[in-house]
Parts: sequence; structure tokens; C-alpha cells
Amino acid sequence: MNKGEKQLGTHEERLKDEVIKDGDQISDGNFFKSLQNNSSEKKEVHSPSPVQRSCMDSSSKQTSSNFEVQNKGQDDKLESTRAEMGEVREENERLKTMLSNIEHKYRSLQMHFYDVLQQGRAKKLPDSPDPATLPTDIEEPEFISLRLGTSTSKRKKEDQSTIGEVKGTEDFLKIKEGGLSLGLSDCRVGDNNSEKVRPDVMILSPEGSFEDAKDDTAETTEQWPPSKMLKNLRSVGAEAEDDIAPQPQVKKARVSVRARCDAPTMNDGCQWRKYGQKIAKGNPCPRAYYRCTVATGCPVRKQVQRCAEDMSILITTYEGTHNHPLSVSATAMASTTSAAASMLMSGSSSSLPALGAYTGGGAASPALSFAPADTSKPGGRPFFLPTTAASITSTPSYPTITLDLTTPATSQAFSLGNRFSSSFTSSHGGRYPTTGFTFSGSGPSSTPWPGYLSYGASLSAPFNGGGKSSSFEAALSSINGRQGGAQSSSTLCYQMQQKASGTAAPPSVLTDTIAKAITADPSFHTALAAAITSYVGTQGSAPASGGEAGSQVGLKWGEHLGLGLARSSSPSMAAVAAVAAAQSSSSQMFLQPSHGLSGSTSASTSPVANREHVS
DNA sequence: CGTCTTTGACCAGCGC
DNA sequence: GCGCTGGTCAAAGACG
Repeated sequence: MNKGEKQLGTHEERLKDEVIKDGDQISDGNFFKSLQNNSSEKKEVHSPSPVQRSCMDSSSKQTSSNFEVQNKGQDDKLESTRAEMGEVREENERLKTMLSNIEHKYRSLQMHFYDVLQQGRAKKLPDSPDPATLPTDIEEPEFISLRLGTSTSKRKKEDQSTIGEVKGTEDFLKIKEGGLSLGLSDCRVGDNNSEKVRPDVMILSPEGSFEDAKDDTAETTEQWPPSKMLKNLRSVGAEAEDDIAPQPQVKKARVSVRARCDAPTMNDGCQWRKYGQKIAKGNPCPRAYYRCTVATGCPVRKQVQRCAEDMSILITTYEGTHNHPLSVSATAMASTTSAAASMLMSGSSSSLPALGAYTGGGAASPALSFAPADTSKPGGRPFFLPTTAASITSTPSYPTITLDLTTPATSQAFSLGNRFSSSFTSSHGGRYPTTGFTFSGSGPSSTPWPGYLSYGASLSAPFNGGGKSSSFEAALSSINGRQGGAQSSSTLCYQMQQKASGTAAPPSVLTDTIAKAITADPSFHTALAAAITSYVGTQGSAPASGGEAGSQVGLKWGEHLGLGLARSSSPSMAAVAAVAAAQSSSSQMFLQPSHGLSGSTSASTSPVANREHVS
């Protein structure tokens, strides 16, 4: 939560610094303008004013007047920058106000939740339940359950291990508390006033703050108490509820993911333990049952089964919510499934646009991270699926939402969005969120989505890139052009992408080629460092404000790019990373340390590796 | 020896 | 009430 203030504060400070600096440095301010996607103002500042233009035309003739006009232009820039500062201040205040409102709402809802719990304990219904009173007593858990995407159906069989984990009411309440916060988010998504409350969702989203995410991500994102816990909760204080007439049971929301994969299971970042297998009717392939073992007592389960029609399609069905912090890739997956489940439980239409569109600018990350969990192939790395290719179908009779990822996307970019997602438009006509540092690609092993390749390392801000090409060369020219001051683009974007057309080379070949090209090309290294330096300027101390996470990002950048940009030797890199982290805290969700550009096969999808990854 | 997988048995829900 | 089916349990074996 405080991250937003910190972030805005950082921007403001930088704007102040830029005002203090001379006019030559003012272009750096455009970077922050771009960060705010303030295109109109950007144009105004970037392009020479008419006065400047006329000045340039007659520069050879009228040197003295030219100097005066230049000064005037600088004054204009200073004024515009000051005005921008004012806007940033206002925005900062608005955000602060919004933040306080959300905190207040959260507190009140939390108190209300506790009140309901207290009432549930104290209320011993003397006689048969009055239908009029039922809603207040029962509907609250139902309400929560709906938003949790879990069922209120009572399981007659108590999970002893779960009971053992929930050692007391207080611990359990903590879980409930975590679930409540997400409940607010998910519930509001489906609200009629979703446009108004979605900003709240965004802020409440744990992905929005990595600091919070460490402790609370899983809890607030996914920690919906399972039906067993709900039953435990009831048993804690309200035995009388056993007398209550059974409510219309809301089944657990399930999120089914269809994807092509040769491996037995998909690596979604979590650690699973198989506890059963069954031959389901109508499908010769056995259905395997897995349980999340990242944390003991985690209620999340998944079913894995091959499609009867197409054996290459793996259907993974997730149920429940994690009660523990998640790994990076697991968070992405959990967020996606959570968003899908929330859509389902909020009664959204089955004709909703792709999940990426749904969550791209909102609370949850649309990124799906998968990899063939082929333990025999240690090089299997998580894929970032193009969620734009995900079709969503919902079966009204059964609360299962299906993300069909077997349909190739029309474009090749693996979109990674988050709440501050900015985007650039490429010649392909696609709109690609580029916020944050992303690095993903297909593994050297089996490629479930042939032709897909996208290696992106982008420091956000809208990248218009000339609008002609989104290729690596274009990105480099953007960097170089930026260095020369010829381009106004304030984005460092190195992104390679290929269309899904048959022109795509084998991903592994591209991986190696790209890696070699980058590591062998010192000019890229130089251009990158120079570009970063030009962006950051004297902001080398930014990591202090950006926090530890930002520094880590910086380190990872160096590691990722294989450019030898050590953390200590490149404070500006860390500073940029801090900026990236500050403006897009959730970008760290997509940091894939094991996905080195060098084509390292260190990433493993084995359970052991997963465990390490998770921990 | 601890962890994980396998697999038959058991249980609950549902339809007839 | 009975049978079918999906889901889970738990003992036994495999594995590192």
C-alpha cells in the first residue's frame, strides 16, 4: 500500500530534480511523462514548439534572437514541468485519499466480518430458523464463500490434517481475514459499479505490492477458506447452524485450463502431490488427482486429464485457493485462475473477452505460466501463455470455467500485464503490455505452442517505437536513437517477437541465436548501459527509495541479460530496476530468474526443483 | 529413512 | 433402495 506513495514520491522528486537541472536534461522528464502515459503533454514537450521551429529555421541568420527564443523555450519547458509537478501532486493526493478510503472500507468490513463471527458464536437459535433471519446469519458465510469461489457445502468428512493445521480460532481467523480482503476484490469485479471500484481492487490486489506479497500475497489473493474450514468455522461457534435448513449449495468454482502439452502435467509453479487416480467415464485416459503440498493443509487441488478427443491436450482443473505464499510463476497462475474463478462466481457472461483483457489492467495478472513438467527434461521452463488466445467458456450447470489455451494467438507477444500496465503498439497491430521486466520463452524441449516466441525485457512506459517495427533491431535503434536525443521514446525495450505464422524458426534455435547475438554484441551492452544511464541520470541512489526489491531486480537484470552488469558495478541499472519495480511492483511476479537469455537449462520442472523454486 | 507414487477400497452424491 | 460415478483415503511399494 505504501508502495504507491513511495512511487509517486519518487516521481515527484525526480521531477523536482529535473526542474533544477538545466534545459538539456529536461528530456529526461519525458521519461516520467511517458510513464504516466501522458501522450498529449509528451507531444507538447517533445516536439519543438513553433517558436523553436522558426528559431531553428533562421538560426544561421539571427543568432542572438535565436538564443533568446531558446531561453524562452526552456522557460516554457520549465513551466510545463512545473505544471506537471502540480498534476503529479494532485494525483498523489488523490491516490492517498483513495488509499485511505480503501483502508477505511477494509477496516470496516473486517470489523463487520468479526461481528458476524461473534454473532455466529453468540447466536443459539432457539427454534427453527426464520427464513427472514437466515440471510443475516447464513448469507454472510455464503457471501464470503461466493467470493472465495469455494463451496459452502459441508463435507461430512473432516479433514483431520486441516484441523490439525488450524490450531485455533485465532489462526483460522487470520486465514479468514486474508480471504476477506480478496473477497472484496473479487466481489467488486462483478459489481455493477465495477468501473468505480476496480481501482480499489487494483490497490487491494496483493500483486500491487511485492512487500505485501511476501507475507500476504497468497493469503489475500488465493486464501479462500475451503468448505472444510468453513465448516470448522461454523463448528467453532455455531453448532446451532446444524439445525438450519440447508442452503442452496454453491459448488466450488473450478478453473479448467486446456493446453497442449506432451508432459504428464503442467508446471504451474506449485508443488503437487498425487493422491489418486481414476478412470473417468467417457475418457480412456486416467484422471489424476493432485493436492498442493507447498504448505501443509493447503486446500488447493487439481485434476489432470488428457482430452479424449485430442490426447495432446492436457486439461488441468484447479479447485480451491492457496493458503500460503506462492512462487512467482505460481502467483501468476493462481491469479489467473482466481480471476477466472471470480468471473465465474460473479456471474459474468461466458462471452467475456479473453482473460488477459479482463485482468490486464486490473488486479490479477493475466499471465499464465506453464511448462511441461517433464522431469526428464530439466530444461523445461515455464511458458507465458498468450492469454489473448485463451477462450473462456463457462458451464452454467457446473461452476467450471475453462481457459482454452490450445488455440493459437493471432500475435506472438506473450503479454504480461499488471496494474500499471502500459503498452506499445507494434506494426503487428497488437497491443502488448510491456510493463515490468519480463523474460520468458519456450524451453528447449517440447514446445506446446509451436511458433511462439517472445523474449521481452522491457522497462515500461509506452513505446511507440516509431510504429514501424517491434523487432529487436527497432528496439535497439530506439535505444540508440534515444541516446542521440533524436527520439523521444523513453522506453528501453528489447523485445523480440515473431508471429505465429510458419515463418518462425524453431524456438530453441532462436533462443540460442538471440542469446549469442546479445552476449556477443558489445554495442548492445554499451547501448543498454548508456540508455539506462541516460534515463536514470543522477538517480543512482534510487535503490534506496526503491527498496531492496528494486535492487534485486537490478541484479536479476544483469543476470538475465547476461551482460555482466553486476549490481555493484551498475548502480544505474539497479536504479532503473528500482524504477521499474516502483512503477510496477507486480512486475516482479514475472521475474523468472531461471530463464536466462543464455539459454541456460538450469530451470527444472521436477518436484524438487519446484520446491526450491517455491521456497 | 523420508517422501512420493500407485492402487484398491471406501464414501458420498445423484439419478433411476 | 440400488447402482453408477466422482472423489478421497490409506496401505504398500518405489525411489533417492
